[in-house]
Amino acid sequence: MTNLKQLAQSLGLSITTVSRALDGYTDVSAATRDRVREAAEKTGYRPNASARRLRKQRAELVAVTLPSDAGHIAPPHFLDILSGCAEHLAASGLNLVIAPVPRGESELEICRRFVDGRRVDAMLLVRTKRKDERVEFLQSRGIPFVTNGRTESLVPHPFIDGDGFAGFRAATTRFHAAGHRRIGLIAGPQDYYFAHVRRMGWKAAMDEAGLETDLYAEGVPTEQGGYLATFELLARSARPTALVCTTDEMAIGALRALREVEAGDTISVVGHDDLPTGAFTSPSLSTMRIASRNLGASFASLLLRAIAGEPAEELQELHPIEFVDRDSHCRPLKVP
Amino acid sequence: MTNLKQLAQSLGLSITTVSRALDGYTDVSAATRDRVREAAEKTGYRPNASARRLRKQRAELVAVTLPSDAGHIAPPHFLDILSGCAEHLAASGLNLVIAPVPRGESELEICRRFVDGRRVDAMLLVRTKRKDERVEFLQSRGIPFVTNGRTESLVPHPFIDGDGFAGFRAATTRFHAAGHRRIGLIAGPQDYYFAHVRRMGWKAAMDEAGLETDLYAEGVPTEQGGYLATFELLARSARPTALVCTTDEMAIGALRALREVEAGDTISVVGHDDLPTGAFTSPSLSTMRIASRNLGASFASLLLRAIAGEPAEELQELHPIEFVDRDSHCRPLKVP
DNA sequence: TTACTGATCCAAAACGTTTTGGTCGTCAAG
DNA sequence: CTTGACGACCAAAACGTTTTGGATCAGTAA
Repeated sequence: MTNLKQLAQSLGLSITTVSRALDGYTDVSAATRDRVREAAEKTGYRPNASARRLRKQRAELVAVTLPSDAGHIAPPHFLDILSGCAEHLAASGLNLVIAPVPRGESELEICRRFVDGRRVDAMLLVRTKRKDERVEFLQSRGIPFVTNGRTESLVPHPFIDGDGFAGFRAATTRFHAAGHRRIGLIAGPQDYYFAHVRRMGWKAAMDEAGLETDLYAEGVPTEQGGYLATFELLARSARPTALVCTTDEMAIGALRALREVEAGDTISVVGHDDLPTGAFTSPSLSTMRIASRNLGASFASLLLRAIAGEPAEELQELHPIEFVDRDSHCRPLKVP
Repeated sequence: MTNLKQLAQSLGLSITTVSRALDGYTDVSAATRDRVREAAEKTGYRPNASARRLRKQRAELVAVTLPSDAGHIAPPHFLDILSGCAEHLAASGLNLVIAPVPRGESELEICRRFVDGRRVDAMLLVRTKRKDERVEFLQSRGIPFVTNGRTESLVPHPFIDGDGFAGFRAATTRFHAAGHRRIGLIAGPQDYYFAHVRRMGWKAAMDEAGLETDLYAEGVPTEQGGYLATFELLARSARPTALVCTTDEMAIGALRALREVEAGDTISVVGHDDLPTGAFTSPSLSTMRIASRNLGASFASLLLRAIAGEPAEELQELHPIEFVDRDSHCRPLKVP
């Protein structure tokens, strides 16, 4: 309602002085500063955001593009991450806008709209692909951005990722140590970096153990995808005795499939993500997760540092993966 | 990069004409219009969002406040709704910003920050309480808003809600018709409108059937809350034979609890929300849901109409609830 | 010729900040 | 008394649009 002009007029001061008083500059006397601040408080003055943004040439906004292709829009815990990120950005005066991709449009067009209209100061990209055109575009434009997940881009960019390779290798090795020899992988689409790198982790462990890597099935990263992929593996002549699943959702689909076949309850399962629901499935789902609390805050921090101009090399976080052991990973290994 | 001034200069036209040509006014000739548009296309001109917002006195933004109190931040399918909403808002040039509530701050302060800084044209409120201070504030300020869920506010406001009363009454009546006499309610916190109204639906059906309404337990609306509340009911002298649960997450917690007690598998369960995971639990979860596809688009539409100034009375949508029958609602009713 | 119309175009104002580049005293040092 | 420094304040520019209120000119009617 009130603007700087009115506030200044009511105080008998210039706009300049009022503005600088509120911003705490030293060239206004303590007395006037307090008087101005009190008046601002009383009238509930808030600077007009659009005006400040125009003047300061900053949008005070960060956009996150939401994929809407396969299955659910994003893992269920994703909103929590976004929320944490938005909360920390807000502390620096930035707001987070969500940018879903309308059908018929590409994620690239969205990026372009936000970047070229100078609507954002930075972008957050999720569900990166191994070769990601959004990354290339933003790099060419020189817009700060952070990705959730790595890419195979030759020029480095800021990212946060879990060490899926190490996680899946360890999970597979663990199954091997427990006596399993036929360890299957329920994989996600291989053009996604996370799905690919987790597969590579599984493959490395299998190679090291001298085991065949033929127990492999791919599906969309949803319950349904895991369900179907599991049936695919169960149809093989030599069934798996353990399943490593790329996501918890796929693992929940796998558990469902295993309940529907004979002796399915003898097959071990492990997922990835630690969805809250996993603790309440039957059997409760053993899984793994990024060993980092408040990932959202990390994203916010990296975004702010990227905006501040820190080089990409210093803005890369690869977090270790930790196991969450429940029941599904150690089901009775029946010897035939 | 390019702005109107540069574009105008390169064309030998005034800023005014270029601006009006791009906006399709009739007072620029077709020839210049095309010439301008072509040049704009070629240089990739996009109007500076901040400048337009300042001039037009519209923020071109809508904020949604994200609660972060009990359990998860919001139901897992919530991001899909937001995404749909954002997508349709974007078609009208509006972006959706998410506004989580930092600890130590109230949702009211968030609203105030966005509204008084003229950062948004409208707000979207979720998880309404029966008496909701955010609603009162926005009404007093005259800012357009839409709520997800009703309130007990005396002055009408735009909302979208499911008819939880009818849904829970029908679900309870259905259990009664199937022979159940001890039908329990796993309830959510009663200061939330949705939790309260669902309870009232259950109570109405119980009253109509002449049954006692003592099989009632309350908890936070999460798996854990449902899990604990179920044990509370199981400890009663007369156990329930059926459980109506306020949310699917609570129902999933209930199923888990039932698996852990003797004859727990004889107790029927129904939830609400139709979470994707419900189809993959054991037993698969019978539930109900708002019989409306693309709720997000409805929110967007109502927001736009609220901004356009339509009266609140015309912006209220109460959607019917439909059942999603799977396995958990018709478990063997063993007669003692 | 004069007055009016319609088709094009444009200069300048406005939106509400922040920042630049001052001014005007007062006071201490020279 | 002069000079310089400093404290306190302010006018005006700038950010990039959109919109207001014309201006200019050709053609047409009187």
